[in-house]
Amino acid sequence: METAIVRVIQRIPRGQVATYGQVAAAAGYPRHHRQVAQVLGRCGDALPWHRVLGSGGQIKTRLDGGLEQRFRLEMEGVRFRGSRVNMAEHQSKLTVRSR
DNA sequence: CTTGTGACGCATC
DNA sequence: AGATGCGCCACAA
Repeated sequence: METAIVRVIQRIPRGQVATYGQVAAAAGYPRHHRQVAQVLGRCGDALPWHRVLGSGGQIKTRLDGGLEQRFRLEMEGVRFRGSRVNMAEHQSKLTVRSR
């Protein structure tokens, strides 16, 4: 399961973002948004963690890289609207494909 | 089995 | 916008 979630995150195209709920659903586990958070915390260092946002496109990462995530996204072309991301523009529609 | 934890989500205050 | 409470699910101890 952790693997499935990881794969989904790795599938997020550059310049696009996905929410925890979407990642979990795309991985095949709706309502497991929290596991996504745990996974990121465990091996986020090996993933494009900056593509994962909270609901509405908010940066929930309030640890140490909160600002860094913002910079990274902007660097990829993601446009922000205040403290949020233009979901409608970069919302990556993940597909529930097992593999 | 029980408890605590986790980069959450939503409703409510 | 921020804090709080409840719900949700998996995993580690």
